[in-house]
Amino acid sequence: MASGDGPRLRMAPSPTGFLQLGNVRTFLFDYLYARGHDGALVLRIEDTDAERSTPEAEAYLVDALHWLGIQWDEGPDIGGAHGPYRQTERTGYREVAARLTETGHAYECFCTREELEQDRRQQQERGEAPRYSGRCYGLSEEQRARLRAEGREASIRFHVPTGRSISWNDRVYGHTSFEGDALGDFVILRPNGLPIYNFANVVDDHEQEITIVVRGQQHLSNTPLQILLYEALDWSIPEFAHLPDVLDQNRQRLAKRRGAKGVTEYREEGYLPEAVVNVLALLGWSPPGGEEFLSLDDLCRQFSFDRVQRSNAAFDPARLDWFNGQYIRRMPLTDLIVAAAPFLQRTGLVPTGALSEEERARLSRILPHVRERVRTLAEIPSMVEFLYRDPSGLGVDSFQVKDLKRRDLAQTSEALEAVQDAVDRLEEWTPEALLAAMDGVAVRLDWRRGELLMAVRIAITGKTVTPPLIESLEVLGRAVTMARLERARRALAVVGADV
RNA sequence: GGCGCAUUCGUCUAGCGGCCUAGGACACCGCCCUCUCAAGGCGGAGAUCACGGGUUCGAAUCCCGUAUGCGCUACCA
Repeated sequence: MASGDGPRLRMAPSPTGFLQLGNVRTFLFDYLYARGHDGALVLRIEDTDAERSTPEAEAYLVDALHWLGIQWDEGPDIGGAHGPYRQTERTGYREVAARLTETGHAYECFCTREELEQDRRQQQERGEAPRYSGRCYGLSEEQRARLRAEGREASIRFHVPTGRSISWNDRVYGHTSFEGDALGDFVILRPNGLPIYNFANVVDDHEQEITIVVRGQQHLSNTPLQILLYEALDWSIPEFAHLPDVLDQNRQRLAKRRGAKGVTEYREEGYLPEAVVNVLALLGWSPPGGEEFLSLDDLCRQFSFDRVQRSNAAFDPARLDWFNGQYIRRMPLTDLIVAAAPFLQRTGLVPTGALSEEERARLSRILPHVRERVRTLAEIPSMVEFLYRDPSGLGVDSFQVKDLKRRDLAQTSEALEAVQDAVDRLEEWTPEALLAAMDGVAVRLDWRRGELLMAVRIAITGKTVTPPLIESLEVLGRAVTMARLERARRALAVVGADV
């Protein structure tokens, strides 16, 4: 996608080892716009929080984003012409701040935290808006020297010009403006030389030639500060696209501490990236044509910021479930086999490593029946378990189910024996032959087909919910079927004895 | 407190002055199909478009106010 004069967007996560859906949506929109407009996408790691920033956390991010299908043109993992791609590796904030000081846009501030805190309290008591008093603005050279001599350290504070309003045309929210007077001078550089977020962000975005800044709406009120910085530095101002929040079902912002799941958890639980992407894209955005199923390519073609909703949206897990089921049903069988394999291996049904030809063949016969009945890949193992294991704990109680309430143990045992007989004589092991045999037994014993199949279902699988029984038997094979029928009959013969 | 943003069925949304007695999807309920469970088909319930004023022949759509929710108001990001 890389190109010369297209838009440049960036994803700027902090590597916390967790990636929640709200951030994913932001990055998705970044990706969609860049892709759809022949632009470039940059991954920039905001790793200033050294505590939580680890190489593992960064690898996690890269992995999670790739899983979703989001690719970028420049980043810490692949390099690029606008590095560095980790905030901690960038130097030069100090120089930029010095430039602002020289041009009179910023000044040294010697106030201590205690002083600032006290100012704030007093302002609040007086019912005023808490903002910097301006105490250090306009300090003379001598005053500064004296404060330094006292051992005080200076942070650099940006001076907000009075009496003007700052406005911009937000790609999502439209014309937006703030009164500068309400802002108050803000710190851009700590005494230790490390930049404050708003400042670092402006420098980074400028250095990386970002042309559209996409971020959460909590940054709406940071925007005027940043615009002021761009202006003072005489840098071109990027466009801004602010996104509404993604809420949980309690209408709270998605947060890990409130139990929100990270993307990789969805992967673990058997959700497909296509479904996650589809659902997230539809959360706060809708296509002009109203389609509901959209691939990443479709989304790239159709996405635009002017169709992004301006109000917050609650993420509905049930909707993801539905979409995921749809995608499981639509994906090519060979892909489904590959996607299901890790789940089958994790539950010990299938050996790890590459699937054998035999395994592949077996799955391609049963999965068409299973895919109609699951919503996540994680539900597949229990649906096919009968192919790999004899039912455990089969006993008389196993047959005490609603669908067999008209039948006692003797009848059930008799029916199973009849089925055993009929099925044993089958020349061909086909669905047609199996069904005919079952129906023959049912008629002879005066059982309804449903009743008989339920008895056999329990005998063979130990469960009351399975893929269609006839097809299941077909895949299971004659030998195992016969063995399990015999086994079930013995379990019924000896009262109270479990197999 | 100040500033900013938002407000259509439980949820996600369509709607950009008349086509709206507000459409779709998920969830929910019922029926059909059916060897279980699903899937699928059909149908139902569900929003006086937050509220109050305007503007207009006509407003969910434009304007003002109120309420509610959310965000920011840090030497956090």
